[in-house]
Amino acid sequence: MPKQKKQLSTDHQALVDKGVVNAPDSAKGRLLQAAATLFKEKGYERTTVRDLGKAVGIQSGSLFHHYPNKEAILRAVMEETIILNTELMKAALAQTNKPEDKILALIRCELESVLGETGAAMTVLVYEWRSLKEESQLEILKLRDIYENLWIGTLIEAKEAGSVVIDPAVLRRLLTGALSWTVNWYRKEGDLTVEQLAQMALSLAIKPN
Amino acid sequence: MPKQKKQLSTDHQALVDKGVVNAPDSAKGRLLQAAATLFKEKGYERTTVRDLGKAVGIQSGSLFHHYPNKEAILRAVMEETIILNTELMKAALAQTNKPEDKILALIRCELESVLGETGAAMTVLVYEWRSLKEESQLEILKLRDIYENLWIGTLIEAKEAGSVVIDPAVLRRLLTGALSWTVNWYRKEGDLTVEQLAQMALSLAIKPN
Amino acid sequence: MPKQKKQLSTDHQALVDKGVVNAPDSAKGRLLQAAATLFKEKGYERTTVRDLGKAVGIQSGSLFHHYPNKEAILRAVMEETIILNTELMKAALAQTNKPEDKILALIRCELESVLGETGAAMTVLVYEWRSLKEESQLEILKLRDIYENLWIGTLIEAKEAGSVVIDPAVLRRLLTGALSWTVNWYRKEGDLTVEQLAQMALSLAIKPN
Amino acid sequence: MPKQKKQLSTDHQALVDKGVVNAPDSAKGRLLQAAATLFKEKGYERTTVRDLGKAVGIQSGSLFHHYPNKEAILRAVMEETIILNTELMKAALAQTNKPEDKILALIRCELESVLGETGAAMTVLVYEWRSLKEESQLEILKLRDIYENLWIGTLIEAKEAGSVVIDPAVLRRLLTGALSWTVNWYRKEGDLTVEQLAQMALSLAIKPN
DNA sequence: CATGAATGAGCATTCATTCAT
DNA sequence: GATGAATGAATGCTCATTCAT
Repeated sequence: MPKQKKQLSTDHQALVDKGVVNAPDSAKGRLLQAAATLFKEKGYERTTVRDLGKAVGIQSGSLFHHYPNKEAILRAVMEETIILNTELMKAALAQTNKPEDKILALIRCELESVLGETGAAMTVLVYEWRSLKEESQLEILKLRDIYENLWIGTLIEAKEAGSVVIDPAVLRRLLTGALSWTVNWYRKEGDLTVEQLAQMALSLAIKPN
Repeated sequence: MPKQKKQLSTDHQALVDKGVVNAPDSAKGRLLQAAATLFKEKGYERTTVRDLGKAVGIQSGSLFHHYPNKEAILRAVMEETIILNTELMKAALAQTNKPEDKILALIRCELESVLGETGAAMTVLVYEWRSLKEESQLEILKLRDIYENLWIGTLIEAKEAGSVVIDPAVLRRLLTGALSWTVNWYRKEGDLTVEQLAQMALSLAIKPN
Repeated sequence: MPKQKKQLSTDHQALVDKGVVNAPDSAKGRLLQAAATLFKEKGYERTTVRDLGKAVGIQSGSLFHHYPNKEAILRAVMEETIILNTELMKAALAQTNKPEDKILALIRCELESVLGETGAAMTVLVYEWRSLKEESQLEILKLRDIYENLWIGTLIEAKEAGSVVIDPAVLRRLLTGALSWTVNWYRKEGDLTVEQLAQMALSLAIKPN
Repeated sequence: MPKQKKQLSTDHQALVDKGVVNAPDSAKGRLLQAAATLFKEKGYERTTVRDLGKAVGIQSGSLFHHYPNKEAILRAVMEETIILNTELMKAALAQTNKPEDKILALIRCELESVLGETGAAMTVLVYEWRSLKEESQLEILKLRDIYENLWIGTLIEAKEAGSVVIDPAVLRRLLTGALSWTVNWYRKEGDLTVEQLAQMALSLAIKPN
């Protein structure tokens, strides 16, 4: 398959090259994409391994050559999306300077991750948490912490600069809820652009100077 | 049973008396409470009717004397909590006048519903939506609309009064996410009181005059 | 309930008076009638005690004040209908003399029992035999033998008189099948009267002199 | 498996080769045979899928790899037996000429189907009709019509030839009952051969010339 | 006698997982 | 790697029967 259907972002391609995440057009990559979509739509429990097999064109039994069990597929979906979005966020932060710009970049990134390509996987991350066994939860939590530290660091900077007034930890949590919930109501076809939405979210988070 | 274990709020008791919701110490009421807790902790799919039976001290088969099937239990959990919280919110609104006070009252109510007694049921309402069959979803949606109209009406008032600057519909949705997400991080035992949290949420929502 | 909806035949009333069968308008009688109808329509296994209760306007639990278990109801349906039809047949035989007339009387009686008032019960007798426990089967078999002896005796007479040519035992069995099967195709509303049908059946059974 | 346990008739084997019916020694074939036997002995409702599984040496859950549900097994039992017996009857008719011989051939075939290898399945066809859902009933009815038309056509011929005197439709129905009922009393071990029985049945049906 | 809540064993069906081919 | 038949434990639900009221 020499031709790629869709051009990956430079950062995404770099992660594929490093072997950190699966190429979206590889067998595993397509499985994870299909799993994310099905898990989002029907829920993890209601999605059968037969559903997963059918979605990628193999028998359900063959899935177990790629992943040892169904839960491992859920975990991989979550891991890959956190890793990818952490990297995308790092790249976005690297191109900004002022605290307010940084916060806007983070909001944009998070909205993009929730409402764009990785949206299904991000939704799964939020809604199917309980379906992971504890051990897997701890593993994901480590990755989540790296991601969250990018946020917290930025908000603390902004607090020191005076553009954030409330406790950064609380603010981050309120924003987490506000932004992740968009998956339940935001429609790309509507009047509101993601950029406008990002600006609105920013206006809640900071006190204009 | 002349003594009640726990004193219900006046509004709650009134709903029980009207037969709108089940008394929390009745057989059905205890079932719904247990169901909410289990559904929140393990998820609807992973909660078996045997789990439910055990939680209220009856055989699983006996559940079907009270509800025709498992989904009906989920639906009842959702319906009762919406109805109850709508009434509590109406009562709270009735005691305020200024738009800002009204918004604070709504935030308080919603936080209380998410973090207090009905917290488990509210979480179920958010996380188990997909497990309802479409027919039930429509039924709950009607109740949800009544609830949401209390919010939207108040935010529109506030916009006209100048204390809200962004589109009320978008603001409500951002707040919905921010407030419902608190269930995932807020701990009553911590330093932050619900009242403080409500104030912080209010500070995001409105522009101080 | 001083007025009877339907006048019973003299023979039927006599059996009621003797306490051999239940009066059709008594509580037990109505239950048996309803049971026969339901067992015929849905089958014994698919008929629940709740169905039976609803059909006579009581709770399913109350049935067990009248009969010790569901199977006893089935057995009573069968017993009463055999006893009743045996008596009706005896009465019919008593009014005939010639072997051919006797056979016609028996055919008429059997068709009437299958296609008339007791039709549901007779069908149950044929189709739900396996649902009886062995002990009950033996009990019914005794009653069945009395009934069958009326037939066999008459056919032997006819054989001796020359109007029947094949073995009476085999003939009776072929007739049993032919007549009981009518429940599956004969319609009172159609062109064929029961009397015509009886004549046709007779024409198969005997060799005209 | 180069050796067959039992030699199939040429006609039966031809149907297996065409894929119309399952080979009796295939997995599905053995299941259907076992199902017919159990359904006949205990009734469809009283036969559990565990019974069926045990009878063919697999777990009950594995049945659902072959048939989507229990009712489909019942339906397959009925369908296969009608198809098979229709073909056997066609073959028998093809070897006869005179109306009386044809009727005897039909009677022989039907007795053989009821009392021979497919006897259990034929009994199920008669006794478990109500356990099919309406849709399946209609499907079987189509097959039944093909079978019945062989009978009716032959009886009409015979009526025209003068050897049948009563209405062919009524005669067929009386014969259906008489012949299918044999399953309830005829024993191969007894004195009466199937051939003798067939001759007796023929003597009822026709008026000797 | 009647009620109706509760029982508890049993049912058909589902489904992640295994494994011989 | 892939297949697909088989497993076996678990699931939601049914239902005849019991029994305190």
